[in-house]
Amino acid sequence: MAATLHDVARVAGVSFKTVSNVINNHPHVRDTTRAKVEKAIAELGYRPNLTARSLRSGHTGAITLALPQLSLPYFAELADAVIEAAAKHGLVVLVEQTGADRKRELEVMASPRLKMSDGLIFSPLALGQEDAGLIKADVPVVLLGERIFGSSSDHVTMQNVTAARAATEHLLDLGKKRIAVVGAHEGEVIGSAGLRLRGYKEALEGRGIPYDDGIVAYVVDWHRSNGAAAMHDLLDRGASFDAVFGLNDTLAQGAVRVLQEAGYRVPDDVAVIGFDDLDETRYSLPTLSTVDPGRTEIAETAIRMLMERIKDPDGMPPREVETAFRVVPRESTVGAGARPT
Amino acid sequence: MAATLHDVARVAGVSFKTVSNVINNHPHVRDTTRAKVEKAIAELGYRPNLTARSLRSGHTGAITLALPQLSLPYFAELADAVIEAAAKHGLVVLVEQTGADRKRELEVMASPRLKMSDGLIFSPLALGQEDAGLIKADVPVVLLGERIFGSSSDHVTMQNVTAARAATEHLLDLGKKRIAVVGAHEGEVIGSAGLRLRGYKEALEGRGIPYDDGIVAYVVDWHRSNGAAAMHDLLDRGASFDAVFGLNDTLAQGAVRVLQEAGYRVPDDVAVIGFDDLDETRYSLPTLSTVDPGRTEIAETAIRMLMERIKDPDGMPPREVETAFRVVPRESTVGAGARPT
DNA sequence: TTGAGTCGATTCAACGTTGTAAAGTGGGCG
DNA sequence: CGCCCACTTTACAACGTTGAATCGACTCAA
Repeated sequence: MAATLHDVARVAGVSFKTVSNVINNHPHVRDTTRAKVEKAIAELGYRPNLTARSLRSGHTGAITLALPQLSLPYFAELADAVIEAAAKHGLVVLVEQTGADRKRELEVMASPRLKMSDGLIFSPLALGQEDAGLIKADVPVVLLGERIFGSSSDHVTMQNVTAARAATEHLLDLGKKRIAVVGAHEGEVIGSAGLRLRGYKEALEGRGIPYDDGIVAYVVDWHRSNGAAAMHDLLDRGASFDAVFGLNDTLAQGAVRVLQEAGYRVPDDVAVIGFDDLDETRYSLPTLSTVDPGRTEIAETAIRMLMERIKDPDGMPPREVETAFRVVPRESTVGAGARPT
Repeated sequence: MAATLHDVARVAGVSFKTVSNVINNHPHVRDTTRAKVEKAIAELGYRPNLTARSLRSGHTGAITLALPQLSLPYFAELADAVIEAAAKHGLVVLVEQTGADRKRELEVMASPRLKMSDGLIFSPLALGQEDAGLIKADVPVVLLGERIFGSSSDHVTMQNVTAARAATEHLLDLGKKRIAVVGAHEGEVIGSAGLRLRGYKEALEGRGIPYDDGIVAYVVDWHRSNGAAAMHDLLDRGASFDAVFGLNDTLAQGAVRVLQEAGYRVPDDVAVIGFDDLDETRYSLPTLSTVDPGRTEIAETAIRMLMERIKDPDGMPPREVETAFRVVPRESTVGAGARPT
């Protein structure tokens, strides 16, 4: 149906290669010829066939973004940032959901579909450090997140430890002494939970405050309901604390809800800070203090690294980039007088 | 670099077409030959080149999903549903963000990139009824949403009027008499705001309650901050009401926040219902009553219609489907005793 | 024994594009 | 006046795959 170079050529009365030259604005085309061809293109509504172009050129102009699930706000905002960053470079984004399922995460890298794109930005949630050797695909990969370090791929990650330390110090600076943690993962060392907990411990240590496992609540998943359950758990066992560090915003929001239900005022009785700077934290009641982990920078860095890798796959050893973070104080720690951020 | 049919053929000692036959499990291949070929495939780690296959076959196995922005929770959840529905049929999804910008919405349909996919699922937010004639692309289109009716494309939409009427009736059934509306759009007739407001009016009419524009708050955008501002506005002008219909969940959440700040108890003083059944409505304080507009059904129907259209573009006249909805009563209308839904 | 028919494998062309090489135009200069 | 070179256009091959057509060998029935 669609017009091809040949159709345009026939109408313009030139060879199809001349039409191709016009489209790729090849230098040596006479103006009159160019005009003729352009007229024919307009007349037929010709569109280049990108599939054919891809076959010929060996690249597609698309990248794949694999993440657990878009209905998790963190990943939705990450995808937003990645798509915008990609669009700036004329790249289009194919989104795959893994559902945080180990099998599907491995499939994403193995699937021939991946070759419909030039590279993969991969945010795993089921794979862990022991799988570092499995991070490999037919196309260049940029790894996101904090589950796997030292793979043979480029890697963009936030400064979990330092940022968590800063979040904790923010609470300490407000005079809080007993800071509960919501969302730790049993026995985890790396991974968001493990690293952020380490940052928390470092902050305490820096101020000479002993670590108390009695005010650390463990969860399995990082949904709001888990944050709520964890806070219920803390309250039920009579833990005493004057602040809460939610290891992500969703957990923190669940915790805030339970605190409010239980009659505590946030931040006067208990200050709460989260982590991720989700859009919605700006609108909750109270607005939630949090850490902006540099999402835009993560997306832009990942795209830039991926493009470099696509151009020159083995041009350099695997790189590891940490993005800048920023503590965002809002009402849940500094109260209603805070200037909105 | 990557192995091709020819490479496999050379290793297996057969013609490249035989390899192709094995891969497409063509009936007439001797078992011993098949085995030889499969061994060679495994040995070389051969992966079919999908780009070449697409060029030859004329279809790509991908579809495009164009929506305003993934950081808006409604669209993130819609994208999640569409990607899952597509995956069930082996389709992969390319996500384009339009930023609700008229120019970009038109570009999506005109872009040659669109041909990297077999069809488009399009959820416009800037285009309106007057643009119905512009809904046209090089590939089949399924339109989502309530901004444009009667275009020449298939269309999946929720039952805005009926569902909004049901939401309003839910409030009326609880004995509420003065139901404020948050999020109306000035002068809008179709579009989510216009249709839902119509449903609201129909519900009032059905019960013989006069419509009072004094308790209808108009907004420009549907963000949480607009819901908050609208509620401030209502309170400031001394409007009296015992319930609120937020025309979507985000607005409703903003309104709830302001009501709580102002000292009203939800639902005892003011009951609030939203619209969309966002995941997060299950976790807010109080949990938010809402309307589930049938998101999964929307996604699955859109995929099914698109696949039918791809197979047979002109096989039938444009279709219009409305999905089933469901009022979801939660704490913000029926109180804490409510069974969670 | 031969012709028809089936099975198994191969050859060839085509999808629509771009890179390479070559061919066809001029014009300027010796 | 002819030759060289720069400019412009063209012919051809190739990217990796699949469908159509073909071909050889073998089986089975007449």
